[in-house]
Amino acid sequence: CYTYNAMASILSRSRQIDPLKALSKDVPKSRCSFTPGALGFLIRCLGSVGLAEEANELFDEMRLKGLCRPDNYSYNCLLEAVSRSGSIDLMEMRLNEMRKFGWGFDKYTLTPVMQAYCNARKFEEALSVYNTMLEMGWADARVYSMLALSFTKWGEVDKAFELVERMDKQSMSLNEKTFCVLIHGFLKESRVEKALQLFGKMRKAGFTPDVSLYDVLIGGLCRNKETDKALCLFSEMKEFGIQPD
RNA sequence: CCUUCGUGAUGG
Repeated sequence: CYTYNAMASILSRSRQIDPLKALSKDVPKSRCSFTPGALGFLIRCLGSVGLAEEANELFDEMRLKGLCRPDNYSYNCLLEAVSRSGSIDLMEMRLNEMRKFGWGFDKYTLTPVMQAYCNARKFEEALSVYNTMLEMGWADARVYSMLALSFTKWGEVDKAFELVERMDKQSMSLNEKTFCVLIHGFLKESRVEKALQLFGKMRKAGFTPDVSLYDVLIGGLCRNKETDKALCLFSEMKEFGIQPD
């Protein structure tokens, strides 16, 4: 039955949705049993291409037919698939079900849940998940980044920045991509000062900013008529040997 | 013990 997973893995990586759908219908009929790990893996293949509905059906069918006894990992995989599809109600149902079966939550359970609340702009719920993650000591760099990105999307640049400072205190650091996305986001909200501060942190962390960042920062400064600072950045950019475009 | 495919985020 690992044959199914080998196929599913390839199909999902090459985004062959229809064959994957067919495969997911086929698996329960085959009557071969899956370890909780193997089911989780398969569910994850489905989830990664957005087949949350079939992931859901497959999960139940496998359990009802006695072909798999899902465990905490299988549930986490299912929840990840469901949260990514954005159906909050279903996600909450599954969370309750999971608890009912005696499986505890961990950071892999809650991170996608928080993400789903963020995407649905369910502010209260997202924060409440965040707080429990804090209490449990599960709030790591990814969780902070995720929230900071959402705050930025909501126009709450100050709160996002606060989170970044909180990370500093705990000596967690953003990666290059996150810095980049956050700075772009700050500028989209025309918060040039905060963007510059973040830019400073980025360089302190040892990253070399790329052209697009200079481009967008200089643009922002010009719009603010802070041409002196803009020119300053421009010459700095050339010192780094980056070609202006 | 011949059971274990094992996980999460992001812009132009």
